[in-house]
Amino acid sequence: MREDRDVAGRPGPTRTQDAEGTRRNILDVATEEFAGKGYSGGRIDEIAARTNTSKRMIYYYFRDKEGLYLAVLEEAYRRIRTIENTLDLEHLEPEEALKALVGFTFDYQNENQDFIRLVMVENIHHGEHLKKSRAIHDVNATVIDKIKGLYQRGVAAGVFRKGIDPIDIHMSISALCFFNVSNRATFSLIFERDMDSARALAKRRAIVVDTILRYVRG
Amino acid sequence: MREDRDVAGRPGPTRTQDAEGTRRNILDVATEEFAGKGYSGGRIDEIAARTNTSKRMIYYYFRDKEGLYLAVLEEAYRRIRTIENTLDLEHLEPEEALKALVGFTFDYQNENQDFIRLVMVENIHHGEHLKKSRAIHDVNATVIDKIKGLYQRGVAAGVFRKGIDPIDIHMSISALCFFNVSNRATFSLIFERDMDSARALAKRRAIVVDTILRYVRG
DNA sequence: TTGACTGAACTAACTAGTTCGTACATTGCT
DNA sequence: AGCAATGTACGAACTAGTTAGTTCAGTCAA
Repeated sequence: MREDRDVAGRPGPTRTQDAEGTRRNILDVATEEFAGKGYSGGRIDEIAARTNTSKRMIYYYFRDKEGLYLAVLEEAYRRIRTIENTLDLEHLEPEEALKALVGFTFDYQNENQDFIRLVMVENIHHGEHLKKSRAIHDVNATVIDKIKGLYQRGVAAGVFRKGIDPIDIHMSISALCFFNVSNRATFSLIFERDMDSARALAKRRAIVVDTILRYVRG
Repeated sequence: MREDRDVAGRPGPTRTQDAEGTRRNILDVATEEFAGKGYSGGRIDEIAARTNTSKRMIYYYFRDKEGLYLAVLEEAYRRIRTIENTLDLEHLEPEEALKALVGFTFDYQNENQDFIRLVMVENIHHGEHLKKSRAIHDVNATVIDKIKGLYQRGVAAGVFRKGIDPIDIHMSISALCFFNVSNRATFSLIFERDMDSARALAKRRAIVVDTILRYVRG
């Protein structure tokens, strides 16, 4: 039973009228479902069953399966952008800043496997849903600007070599971090390699950071 | 209409009795379908329609949807292993050999996007189908042995530094090459970047080779 | 004549999306 | 304040279309 009044005693959302909570609840369950089974494999009935609300509400708030999936995708991108924005790299020396950024990316992607899996799913579908999203280009600027800034400081300080495109740096960071999550199932199976343990992750993290640093150093 | 006789004029498989050809044909169409739409998104009826044969034959040869998918997956892995085996790196200097291997991997993965996409699909499904395959561990040995051999030669020659695990080298190569195909849709969309043109591919290929070389050099 | 191979039509289960009916809350009117 | 009208939030059962898998009566080559 939810409360009829919020802490401040305002009328607020009541038991049956908590629109935002219901939306959130559906979105959370749907994120798990689509990340776990893909878009085609994800089942609306399954999502509805694990929700506090009903199937009717899914269609009420999100129109159809695709609308729900797109909302899930946008929310996932929104979340990572928000967190990326809190990263303060300006006060660090270029090398340290880059290390921090790569390490953060590695950790974030490892801790948010649902996000990685949603991106995989979207790529399987050739990005056709993402194309319909207007809100997506905002994700762009942030990371690239951060890398660009720190790279230029590094070049000016003589620690990084010239002529590298910041987008290529970002692509390499993404690739190395992403793969560790996205291909864990098949890679660990074929090469009989532990990729889950804290030990294995720490080791791999160090290698990824090192790989990027060696690439940009002058 | 297929020919009743092969080029050599031997009785060979005839129009209606070409079991191996029929299997191949189904497998080829199914590879495209599953690579294009994923396992759940792939449709048996769709595959049947694009085949020279009928839906009945799919079940005749592959038992069920999962059997067909698994056959597709195993065939894809078999193909890459076969090609990798033809790579002759022993006669090259360690650095050149590694460059050749990375370049080959980049090119192969770019030219065989269906393979990449099947691996993505399998990872979305947590590798549950691959687990059922007995034939898979053979894929292992080849690549790792090649890298191990060339790496040790490089260390002995003093051009590569000590203490690197060959599997980590392979993982980094795979990650950098894989990402370029697997995430092309979303990445090029978000960062408005051309990743398809021959020019863009050549540039990226050089960066990937360079990244790996810089990582192992002493 | 035999047996590998084939196709059209069918079925049972599933799945996205809808219908209809209800409870509650808010706003505007008196 | 009290009442009516309107809009928001919700659930159970239903529908129409789809999809994996089957049946069965055959065809064709050897």
